[in-house]
Amino acid sequence: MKELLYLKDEQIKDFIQLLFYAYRETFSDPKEILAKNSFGPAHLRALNLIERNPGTQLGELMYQLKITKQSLNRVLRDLLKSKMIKQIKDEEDTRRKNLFLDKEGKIFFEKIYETQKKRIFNALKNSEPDSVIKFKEVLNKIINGTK
Amino acid sequence: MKELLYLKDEQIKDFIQLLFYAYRETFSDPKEILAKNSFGPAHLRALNLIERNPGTQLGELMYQLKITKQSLNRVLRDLLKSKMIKQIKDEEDTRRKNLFLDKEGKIFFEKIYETQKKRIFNALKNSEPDSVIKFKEVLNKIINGTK
DNA sequence: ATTATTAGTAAGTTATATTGACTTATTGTA
DNA sequence: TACAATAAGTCAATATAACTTACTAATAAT
Repeated sequence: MKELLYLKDEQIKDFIQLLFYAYRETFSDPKEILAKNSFGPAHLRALNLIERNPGTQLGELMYQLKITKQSLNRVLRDLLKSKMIKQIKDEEDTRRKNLFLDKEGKIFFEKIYETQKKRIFNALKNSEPDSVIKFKEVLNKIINGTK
Repeated sequence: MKELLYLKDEQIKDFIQLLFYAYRETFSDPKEILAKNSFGPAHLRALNLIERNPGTQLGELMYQLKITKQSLNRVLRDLLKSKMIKQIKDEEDTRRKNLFLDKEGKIFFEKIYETQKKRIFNALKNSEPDSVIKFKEVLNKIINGTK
């Protein structure tokens, strides 16, 4: 293993802490808006994923969120009841139900997103395009655990 | 506001998702080791902070973790009972109790850290020093919410 | 026709957090 | 010195979000 002197344990331990804070702050921003509808962080995580992947299905959400069907069901039931999301049967396999943001859900999500956007946008706006690309690369490498 | 064409909503929404995954994966790595001692993610967060800030106090942990004293107390009680951490009265203000990893705690933390280190190290090792520095800068900006 | 898959539900449990109301010890101050 | 403020700790009740186990129903694939 190469000696990467700038990559000491202290540095890496710092990154672990920074990741914790960055995640927590970003996902705390929409707390008040969510609370008005009696939603919590679990609802936010589901909404985020459905917005990013329109037409996704229950099984896919389970996999992405790493939670069980029973746990996810509570959240989806809440979101369906308040018309934030809608289910549309898949045409090719009618067992599957594709999930989309409903009209009201799109408006609601934009409100949520505005609070999160500020934080990320302000962090990135003074960075060069190159830094943003590299930041994304590193995040992806952390997630995928490339050896 | 300048038109930063590379900083579109789609890009920012991606970052929000990436932050979620990066945090979750990094903090999932030590799950099995923690479970052996009946510890959960809350214990890990406390251990991480105490290791990074030896001598920190209850009030400081409450502030950093954004949880209540009652909630933190359960976690600290568990960690004290199993000799992972120790409390030493502050000499200047004996109301305060400084928190440190105990001998066993240091060994335990190293085991935990090894699992987290792999992920971060592998993500950073192929990056240039400059990228690592910029990555850290962006994370700090996200946390501190610089306008 | 049988098996596998996808979605959904129910009951009971656990972990983590909350609020509110206290106690105890110590420090700082009027 | 008496009093208020601070730091730590506890007890009780509650809420949220997750879990396991065990089912049902509809549809698809073999």
